[in-house]
Amino acid sequence: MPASATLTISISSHSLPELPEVENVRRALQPVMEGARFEKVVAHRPDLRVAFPARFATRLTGETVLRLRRRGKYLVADLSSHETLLMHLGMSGSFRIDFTTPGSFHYPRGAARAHDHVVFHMSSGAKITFNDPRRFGLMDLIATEMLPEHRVFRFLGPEPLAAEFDAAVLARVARGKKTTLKAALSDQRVIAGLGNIYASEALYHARLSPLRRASTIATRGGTPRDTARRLVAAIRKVLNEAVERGAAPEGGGDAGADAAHRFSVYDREGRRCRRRACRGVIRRIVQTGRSTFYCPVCQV
DNA sequence: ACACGGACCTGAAGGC
DNA sequence: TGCCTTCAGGTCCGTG
Repeated sequence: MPASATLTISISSHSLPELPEVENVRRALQPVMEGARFEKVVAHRPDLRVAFPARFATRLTGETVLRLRRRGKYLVADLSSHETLLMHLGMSGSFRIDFTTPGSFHYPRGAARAHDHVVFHMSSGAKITFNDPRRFGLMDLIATEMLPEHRVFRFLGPEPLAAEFDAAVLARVARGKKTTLKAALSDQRVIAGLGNIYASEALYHARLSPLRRASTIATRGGTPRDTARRLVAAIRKVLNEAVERGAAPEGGGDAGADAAHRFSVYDREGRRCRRRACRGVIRRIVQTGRSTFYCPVCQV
């Protein structure tokens, strides 16, 4: 194919970017970023939620991505310069990858679109474009060794898909919390990566009411309660299934399958609870300014 | 770091 | 048809 031919792949989820969506973005970017060098960086609009750091493009150019990781909802690219590129998708962030033939002297073309804020031209031949209409996203550069102390990571809760995350860990972070279970689950300081959607979903699968005080799942006499175990299993289940669903090849023409089909409770107000023999109807309430969906019959 | 509510931002959706 | 309002939510920040 001609050197200017390009193939565009959009990496955007149909739901908001919580842990599973960010993980799938990471998996898509990993092959074209890891081991590749930034040949050219263009920041069209550096006023995202947090303004870009000084000399952003210059500091990136020429550096190699050693590793592309994820922590909570953050993408973390460790660079050969001992700096780390931190990326957050906010609510509406997405990436596009334009490929061209390896060794081409031309950058992939791929037309610019509204709300394209950052473009990475990688030595892998990929042109990676960050698009974010709402501009709640973030890009930052931090000295790698300072990362754990960075304001973003310093108080970030445990990784829910890590092996170490168990009922004891959950009980510990929930201990003494006077707030509701729903508010606690979507608090990044309690657990990293759960957002409004998967917090509702996890509580449904754990059969726990979003209105419960968070501290009620904590330990009693040093033994994690059954509720903590159930909640850990439910969190793992909803996150893992969403990661797998997102990794599945799209197509079939139903890419826009609505939330009512993908979720158990989220955006299903007024519809029947899916649990067998449960006659409940999904209810929507507002907690800390955000929608919560739950079954008032089987979540107690 | 104790908890909550408002602000930020834009596109989609609903009302009249 | 078209204009206007409302809603969505991740995170930060100010306030109680």
